[in-house]
Amino acid sequence: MNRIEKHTVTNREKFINAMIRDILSGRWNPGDKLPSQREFAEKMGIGKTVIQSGFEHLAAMGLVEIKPKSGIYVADYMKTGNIETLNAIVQLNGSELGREVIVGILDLRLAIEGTALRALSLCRTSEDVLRLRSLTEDIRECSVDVGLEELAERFFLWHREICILSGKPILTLFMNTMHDVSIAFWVRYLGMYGLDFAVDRLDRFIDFIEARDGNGAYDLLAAGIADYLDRLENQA
Amino acid sequence: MNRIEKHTVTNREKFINAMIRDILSGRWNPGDKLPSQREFAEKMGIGKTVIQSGFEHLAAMGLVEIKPKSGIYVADYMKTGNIETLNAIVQLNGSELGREVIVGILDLRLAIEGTALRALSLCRTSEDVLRLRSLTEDIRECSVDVGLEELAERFFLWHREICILSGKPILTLFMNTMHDVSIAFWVRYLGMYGLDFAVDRLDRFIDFIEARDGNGAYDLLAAGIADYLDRLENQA
DNA sequence: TGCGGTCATCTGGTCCGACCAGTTTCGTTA
DNA sequence: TAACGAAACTGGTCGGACCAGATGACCGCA
Repeated sequence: MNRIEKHTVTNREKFINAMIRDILSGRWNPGDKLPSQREFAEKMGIGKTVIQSGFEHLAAMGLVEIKPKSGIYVADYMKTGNIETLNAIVQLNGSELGREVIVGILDLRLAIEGTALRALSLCRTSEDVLRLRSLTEDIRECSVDVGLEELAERFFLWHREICILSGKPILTLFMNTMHDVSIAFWVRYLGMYGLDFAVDRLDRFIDFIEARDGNGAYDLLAAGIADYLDRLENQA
Repeated sequence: MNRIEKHTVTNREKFINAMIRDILSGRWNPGDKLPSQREFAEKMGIGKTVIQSGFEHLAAMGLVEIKPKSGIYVADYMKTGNIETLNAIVQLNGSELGREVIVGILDLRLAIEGTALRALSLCRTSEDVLRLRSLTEDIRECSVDVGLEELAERFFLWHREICILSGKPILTLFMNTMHDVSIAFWVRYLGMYGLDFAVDRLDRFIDFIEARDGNGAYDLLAAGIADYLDRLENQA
């Protein structure tokens, strides 16, 4: 692991994590009015500012709705939530994601990365190809030294590079938005297929890009995702 | 407008907005080290906490990178930014979005909503259809009373309802993630095609869904997006 | 002259208690 | 009974105090 010796947990984090757990586990229901910031502060024996800051964070994750000067309510997060909500769910449930959630995520990934692959295949330069090959080599080399999380991060960066090189900066922004969720996915993927298989696939992507075969690259991605879902189906 | 009488602008917002402007306009460049929080605080004559809170927000938008105990640096936001970065850009540039940005956004929208349309066409109940017709009617009725922004919000909610009813909650989360960007899009769209055309299209979507014709609904969406991009091309 | 260690100074991070301005509630008054 | 208004809430803002890690200049030793 890379962040074992996590800095001492602050009161703010303690509060946030407790609230995430309580809300996602159903201790409170959407629409419920929460106790006031002052009550939370008193109960935890800390200042109100800390609670305020924590609620700001929870609101950004779409878990609560703050009505100024009135109160704070549990949000109907599956309706009003955003990608941060998904991150919170992924973080809490670890690898225990439902198939439905995974399908949704992969639909999006195919859309984002498929578009990038097609665009890059059209506009790629020889430098682009070299860059990707070099990244692939790095992954192969470092694979014995680093942990699973770090490897997942490398795979994420490899695929993000596709977006960056494709000349479609918006796709890169979306890719980054899905960072946390993607890491959870890659950890699972690497555990399921093994590193060698995964790295070989990267090479095949590069081959398609080098040959300017955008559809080939897209189909490879689509087939990979379909196979992944099949395995998930069968193992469950 | 819905929020004209905006609450008095706080120091925190003043600072954040000034920084967004300075960074996006290129006053600072990616990698530059910013003055310390204390310097900013002194210069503005306010407390350091406000600056700290503001920088936290800027970091969440992907505009700056905070290196604890060291300093705060301008991020290479087109590489490391996320959807919040895009929101900031949209907010600053208003309707002056580049074609490239719009294409990227619409690619994603087709992916998200196209998937939802197909799914809903398969699983729709008669209540779903009634619900959508009722929403459409609401838009038609309120169209004379409300401003353009409010109308754009209604169109957003209509399309979000597709995701909600489709039984794919992840799509809803993504849809919400794109809320701010979508509003900017709808304002533009309504100005370009007019309200009547836009509402009629909603009816056509419902017809396809009622007939359980997922591909038809998808094609309608794809054709609409393609036409929009054509117009954009020709007018520029 | 060059190297290594030490310590003051700088950074961001956390926290508190006071204050502000709307909202809500409830008792008083017409 | 209905309208009013004050008091008791609510979340939001703010400045100053303190913490711990990073930094870098400075001093002493080889």
